[in-house]
Amino acid sequence: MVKQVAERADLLPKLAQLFRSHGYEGTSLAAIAAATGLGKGSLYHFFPRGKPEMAQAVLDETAAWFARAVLGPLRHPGPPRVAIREMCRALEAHHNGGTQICAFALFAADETQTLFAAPLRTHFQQWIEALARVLVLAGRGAAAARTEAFDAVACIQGAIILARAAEDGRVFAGAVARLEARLCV
Amino acid sequence: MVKQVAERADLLPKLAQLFRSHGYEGTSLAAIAAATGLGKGSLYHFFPRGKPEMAQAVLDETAAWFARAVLGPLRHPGPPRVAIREMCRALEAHHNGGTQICAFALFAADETQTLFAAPLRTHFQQWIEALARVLVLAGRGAAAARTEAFDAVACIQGAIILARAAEDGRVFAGAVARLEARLCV
DNA sequence: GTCTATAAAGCGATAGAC
DNA sequence: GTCTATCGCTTTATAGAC
Repeated sequence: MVKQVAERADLLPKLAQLFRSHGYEGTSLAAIAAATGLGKGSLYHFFPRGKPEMAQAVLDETAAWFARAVLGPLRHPGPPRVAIREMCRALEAHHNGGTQICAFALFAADETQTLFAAPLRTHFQQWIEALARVLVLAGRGAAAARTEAFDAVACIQGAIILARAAEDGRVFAGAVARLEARLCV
Repeated sequence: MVKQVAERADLLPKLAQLFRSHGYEGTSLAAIAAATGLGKGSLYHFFPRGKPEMAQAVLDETAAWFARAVLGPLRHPGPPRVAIREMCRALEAHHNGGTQICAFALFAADETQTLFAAPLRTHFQQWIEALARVLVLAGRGAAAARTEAFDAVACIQGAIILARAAEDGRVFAGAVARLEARLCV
């Protein structure tokens, strides 16, 4: 067997894929070892506190990507429709055409929420607030912008659930397209 | 210790509560035994095929309740706004003010989906179709009714995720109220 | 119908060689 | 930095007494 030298950052995509597919409880260290090609000892070298630290690292990485790909455009001065379009394109990419939920939503869905309460709250709060600000720029009143932003984020999260239940990613694409049209009015 | 004589039906509420809180993988037989007060042997008496059968029974029970409380009103001839109101009240009750997701949505979110693909697909498909028919009665065109029904169900599912992430059930109540107003136009 | 005891496998985590 | 081996515990599931 070839001895591989890995970096912590290299492991994150595979960790994210596992946690997003099987959830926190459903992802075992054996599965992580198999997917990464590393032994458990190596995994504990990179993540001394074990599975909770691995999941936290996935959330951190996802949050960093999200700040770059979604929050950045939403906060950048410019036409609202451009910001909204960038958000929608980033979401389509991140959710693989509606087949894959994101770790934040999956962890929020069950009691895993209690383990990562603070980052979960922050993630969705920042998203809704940033989108609401864009909607204000697009002409909405403050209160209407807040509720419309909430409903938009909710609709995205729910569309992933529905696309997965239907085993048909096209319904997610349709939902994103309608959302983009609705927000850009 | 008192020897209790249980019925399978008595176990379902507690099973549902456990699966809805911890997910399929996160719910252990030990936790089920503790919550029901039964030994593992008794559990296998009621569910000879073990945990998968328990989860299936929860889905069956939930589907039966849903047919009664949501699909029934939606399919019953009568004013659309009444059907929609009954749906919304039933959802508020079932989701405990947005604090608890339903088993169908939770199982669809991760790879548990592969174990229960057929009932998950059927559940959301029936819901969307029944709601779309009501929206047609309320005056929408067929295509618009279909997409509006999809978005409504998605918004509900997503609102539960967001309410759990925010640890604030009021945002779910608000989402349901807006949904009801939107659908009743 | 319920229980206890237990099997066999898997779990997260650790130790220590290289 | 990676590995193998292993610990202690939990898991699902079964056996068999009552």
